[in-house]
Amino acid sequence: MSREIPHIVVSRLPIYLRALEHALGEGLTCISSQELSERLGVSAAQIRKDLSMFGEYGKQGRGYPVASLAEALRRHLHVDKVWDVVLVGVGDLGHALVRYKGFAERGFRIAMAFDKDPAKIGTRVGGMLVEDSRTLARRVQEAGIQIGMIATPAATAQEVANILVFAGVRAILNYAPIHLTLPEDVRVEYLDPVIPLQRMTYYLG
Amino acid sequence: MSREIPHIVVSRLPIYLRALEHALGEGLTCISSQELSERLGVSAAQIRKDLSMFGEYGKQGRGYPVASLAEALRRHLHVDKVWDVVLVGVGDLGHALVRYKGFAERGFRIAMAFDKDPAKIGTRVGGMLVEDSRTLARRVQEAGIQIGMIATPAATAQEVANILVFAGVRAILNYAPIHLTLPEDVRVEYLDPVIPLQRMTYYLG
DNA sequence: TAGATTGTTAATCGATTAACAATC
DNA sequence: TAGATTGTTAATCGATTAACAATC
Repeated sequence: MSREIPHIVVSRLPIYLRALEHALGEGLTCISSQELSERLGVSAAQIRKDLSMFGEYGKQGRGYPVASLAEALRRHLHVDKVWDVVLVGVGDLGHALVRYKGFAERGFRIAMAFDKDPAKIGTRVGGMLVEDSRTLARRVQEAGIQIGMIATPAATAQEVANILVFAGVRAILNYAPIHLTLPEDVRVEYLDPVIPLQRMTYYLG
Repeated sequence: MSREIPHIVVSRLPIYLRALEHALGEGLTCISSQELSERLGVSAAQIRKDLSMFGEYGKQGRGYPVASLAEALRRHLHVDKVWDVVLVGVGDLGHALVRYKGFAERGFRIAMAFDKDPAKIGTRVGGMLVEDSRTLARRVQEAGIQIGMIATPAATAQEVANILVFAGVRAILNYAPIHLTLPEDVRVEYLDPVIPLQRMTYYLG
């Protein structure tokens, strides 16, 4: 119930929220830390400790009210509103991202998409106009967009990231298989699919 | 230099490997823990400590030989061979995954793809035949495939995972936005893109 | 050789767990 | 009320960092 929550705690909140939303879909009104624990593989003690950093949401003997806890988590995560996102790179992956329904359902709207390939610029992907990368900085700045998704090849990802940050973006989801070096007040998350695969093959004979 | 490496150390190896492969592409033959640290945002001490758990690869005064360290990491991660992977779910995301070049380049081959939509079964995606989900267990078992990628909607992901495990799969990369409950000797990694976005919005006003 | 960087130890730091009084 | 479960404390556990002798 204080400020400066450790990042590792913050990083678990979206997992809790997702589980709560599923529970809500099943019609549950109350859920214990024990039940949540079984559903997501985090210990009950840890769940209680994490949640207690944000307030006293539980009721002894009953557990946590699903709907209002989900609401509270959405508020803490700032996903109680819709965020506009800019997508850079409209290859196969970019296509899939534009079409992915899960973003809109959970608070994110791809508002603009950019590519530098003249063959793609001006075309439409799932109703979305593909714009010229050369106008990226200006357009993002004017729209005040704070979140970027990079789905370009690795070779151009750092350059794109620099432009996004210059344009005011403060959080980047990077699908390119490369580490980005950016000012420390810019958040970056990585989604190179090969990394988790290699993390698993370590354990396979 | 002993057995039982902590998972947190294992989880960093693919990151090191990726950085080494980039360095190799730049023609570097030797790289210090300091230089690696700057390239990937892990402290130099940590890099040295992690690597020392696998052997003495460095040379005092010079650093680590890029090519042979990369080779050693590939060996430890078991990616010095090509792994066959089965994909379940050939929607937009599945399409993108089939076409993604990065898998083959880094040791993974999507060998089979399945869907349960009759309209998709029998069609080809990027040269790959989409097979009927009902034959999933048999086909995977016969081929001896050990790695699965789930790109189905959340509602069917657990069921698909159960079938994969039954068929002998021991590692699952799950794109569906749901936690999978599986035997503890099965490795699971999650790639729900909304989770990292929500981890970042916490820090945005 | 002189300078640089490793591998490793000990110290620090932080995260997780176990346990239980409080209380719904 | 009786049973269940929270919020929190203290103890444990594990990971990171700082520092430096060894050595290329």
